[in-house]
Amino acid sequence: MKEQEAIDRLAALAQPTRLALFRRLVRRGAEGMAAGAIGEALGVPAPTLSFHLTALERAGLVTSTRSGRSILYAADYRAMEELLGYLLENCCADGGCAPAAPLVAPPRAKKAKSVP
Amino acid sequence: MKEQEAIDRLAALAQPTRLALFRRLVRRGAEGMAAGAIGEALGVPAPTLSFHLTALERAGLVTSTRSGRSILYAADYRAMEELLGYLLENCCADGGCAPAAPLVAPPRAKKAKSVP
DNA sequence: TTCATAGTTCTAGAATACTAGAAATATAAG
DNA sequence: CTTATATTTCTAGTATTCTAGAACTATGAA
Repeated sequence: MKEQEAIDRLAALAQPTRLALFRRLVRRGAEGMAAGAIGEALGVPAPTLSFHLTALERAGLVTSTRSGRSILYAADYRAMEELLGYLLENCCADGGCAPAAPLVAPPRAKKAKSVP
Repeated sequence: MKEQEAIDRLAALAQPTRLALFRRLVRRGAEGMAAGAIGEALGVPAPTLSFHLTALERAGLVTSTRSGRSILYAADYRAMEELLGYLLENCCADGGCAPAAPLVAPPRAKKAKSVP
């Protein structure tokens, strides 16, 4: 992972609205959630919401897919893992702690349940 | 961990100079590194360096201890673990992935070698 | 079509953060 | 005490980000 990419992701998460958005999506799992539903749940006006969702997407932390009139957003776990790995790279190169390989298991899809 | 604390830490890391600083200290381990040495290694002017080290310390990501004329800075792994845990809290509450308890082992001190 | 719904883009004002020179402070050495 | 070194605080100019109203676009229903 390149430094700029890591900074983009950290900056994306370093903002109250976006952090809440992301965590909400993390909880939701692979199914994702419509923009409107997120905005309603968090009490964020539509333009502000769109601004932040776009930021998260540009940073690669969430993905979006249109479903009818709605747009479903979902957290991208892979991106998160990459970021965590980058942050702890060469951790204690002096010999302290182990590299702790795959920090987090990726979400196992629940029996390939298609989301229309 | 409180939301504001997480945001402070993410914001602290979401900046090129500070991210480089932190990663350098992560590599250094518990020994830490004098401010001047870091600044020289990264080519950052002293006032700028101080500004960023202070930001990292306020965020709880690094600790500082004076040693003679120098001030030694060191990464705080505990803080990092807390942050990672917060980011993935309730990961896939729908039932996907496991909580992945202690994401990273804390750095084992190398035989209690005191750093004056 | 025409209407309603779901989201996005445009916009500009308010707030916050970054940089680095100059000056100040603490420690140590002579 | 005087000087040198290590780092911090003060400062101001520049740049970036956040917010939300108004206007716009896309999809689906009647």
